[in-house]
Amino acid sequence: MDHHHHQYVDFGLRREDNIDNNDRKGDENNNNLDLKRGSWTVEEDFTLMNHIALHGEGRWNSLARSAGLKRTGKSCRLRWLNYLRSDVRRGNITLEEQLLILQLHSRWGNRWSKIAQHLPGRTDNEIKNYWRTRVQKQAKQLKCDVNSKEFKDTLHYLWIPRLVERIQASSNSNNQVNIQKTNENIIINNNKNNNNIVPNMIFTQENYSSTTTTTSSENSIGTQISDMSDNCYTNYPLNQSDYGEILISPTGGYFQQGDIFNDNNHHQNMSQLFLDDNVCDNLWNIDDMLFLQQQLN
DNA sequence: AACTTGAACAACCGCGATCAA
DNA sequence: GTTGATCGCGGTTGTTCAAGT
Repeated sequence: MDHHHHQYVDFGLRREDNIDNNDRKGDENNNNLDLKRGSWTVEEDFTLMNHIALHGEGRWNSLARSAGLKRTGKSCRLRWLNYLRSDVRRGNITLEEQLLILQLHSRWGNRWSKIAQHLPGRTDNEIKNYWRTRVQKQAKQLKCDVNSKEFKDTLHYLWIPRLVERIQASSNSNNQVNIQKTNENIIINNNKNNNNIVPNMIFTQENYSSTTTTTSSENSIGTQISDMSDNCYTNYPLNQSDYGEILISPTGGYFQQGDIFNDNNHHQNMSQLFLDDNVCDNLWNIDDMLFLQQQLN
């Protein structure tokens, strides 16, 4: 992104000079008296937006100074990128977005910024928060580590298929999503007329194995996504009819690598989890729990 | 009606990478 | 090549607000 070589007024403020001379990271250091921290006020937001409208973004330290904001450049940058920018999309994370986050995270790990690039309007911070507050919470309730195979299996074999199913269900009820099923994949097309700006998704059978065998071929998904512009591949199966079978007896087909139900403790944990009302949030609704209960019994 | 508690979101911080003089 | 400034990422902490006690 090009930096704007605009003129800016030097107010002659001394505060950064001191720190900068003494400490290379001075501009990041905010223990100076003049600097404001914490939540941004409406006035500050206005000041920042107006200044950027007039002069562009970038060079945040001098921008902060010339705008008259008693904030670090870093703070201004963050406020702009994560909140004030017009194309920032906030609010409920849709099912499709949840699915994408889970998929991409399973492939890339905590590469929040990279993941965010594939969720238009979402910031890395928001995705990170989602992961911590929702996904990690689930792991906690399952009493297992988010990074454990146990939990990853839960994501892959229960959570994600259920998300897919809910997306399908919502498509049936309100026609917002059009799902085509073929032998090899499921294609979800979002209706562009609504507000849903989540990219389309194509689930292919072929790439499934490549993800579960860990190490990311970053290329494959990365280029696929960019090449397809509006589409992206994920690596998840497929035919809805498989899900039931998988959930009951996940030993065949795509799931050679893991069987979460082999572990009795885990089975119990899962059963308890889905009977627990607390788990009934955005991720799991009542129907989900009934469904999963059936599979578990 | 005061408190805790916790979920959700916002902001901060350190540090390595990159830029530019 | 060196050095200071800036950017961007990911981990972490802080803030807010609503629900529970």
